[in-house]
Amino acid sequence: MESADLRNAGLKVTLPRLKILEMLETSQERHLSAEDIYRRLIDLNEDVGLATVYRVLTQFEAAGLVQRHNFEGGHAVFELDRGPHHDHMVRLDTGEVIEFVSEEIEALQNKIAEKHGFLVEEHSLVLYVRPKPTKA
Amino acid sequence: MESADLRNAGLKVTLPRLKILEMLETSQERHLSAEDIYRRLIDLNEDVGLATVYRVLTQFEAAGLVQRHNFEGGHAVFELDRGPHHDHMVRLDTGEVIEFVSEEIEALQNKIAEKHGFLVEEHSLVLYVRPKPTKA
DNA sequence: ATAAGTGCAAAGCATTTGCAACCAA
DNA sequence: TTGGTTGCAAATGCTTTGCACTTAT
Repeated sequence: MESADLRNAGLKVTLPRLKILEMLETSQERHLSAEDIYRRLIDLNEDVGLATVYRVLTQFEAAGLVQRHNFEGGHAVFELDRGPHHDHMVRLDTGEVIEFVSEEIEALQNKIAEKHGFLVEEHSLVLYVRPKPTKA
Repeated sequence: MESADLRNAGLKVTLPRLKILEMLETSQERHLSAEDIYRRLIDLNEDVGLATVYRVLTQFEAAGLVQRHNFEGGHAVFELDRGPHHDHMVRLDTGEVIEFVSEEIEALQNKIAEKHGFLVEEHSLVLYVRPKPTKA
């Protein structure tokens, strides 16, 4: 029951918010743009405004419910913040987003920052990849 | 003599292009936005248009003369593509950009991509950092 | 000469904001 | 009731484009 998540975040439980949360939870693709979400809701005859989608996503981000990513290509994408941290690979041929985890990279990042006298507050790591050609 | 770089890139040697290249080469900060460059040239009484700065930077990027980075905060920044690859740390308190190199992270990225059947075409790694608090 | 390059103003796109109507608490 | 929420339209901010003029070759 996702109403609890909203209440926890100090947000009133409203139709648009529930629908957007549900969309993020049930969608096949885990990474959706505001426009993606808006279009899908419209297609489902849910009467929301694009501005509301943006506002709600921003609130969700502030509440820690979703993460915002700025991959190449102009628009931001959002994903539900389920559990453990991970980074992303973006297929240059299809646009598909693949998640991965690397403790080693994580550790190295912290080591490097510390060497410079800093602490990593957050980071963004995106690999833009192409399928490995099959041996001829 | 930077005219050669321009000619090499198949670009006519024009005043705006020379000025922009020079700006990137001589500026203290190595990471400048289009607006930054535009403002500085205007202050130097160089009569360029902002649109030209954008066009030139895009051409420079295509020619491999500069790299474009999309750090958080709306606008892109550009830096001269001098030699070896490096990644970036952005200070959250001052906005300062610090460069660093990590062969290990580089290697791990490739290893991970390969494990998934991909090759890394390019990547973006940005650490958002704060000064490490001094021991009390 | 002539194709590329320029400045300006207008257009474009993703995202944000003002505001009157609306609704959860 | 009443302060948070919404949808719409208008505004924003960065970047791109159309076009007539200029310039490098």
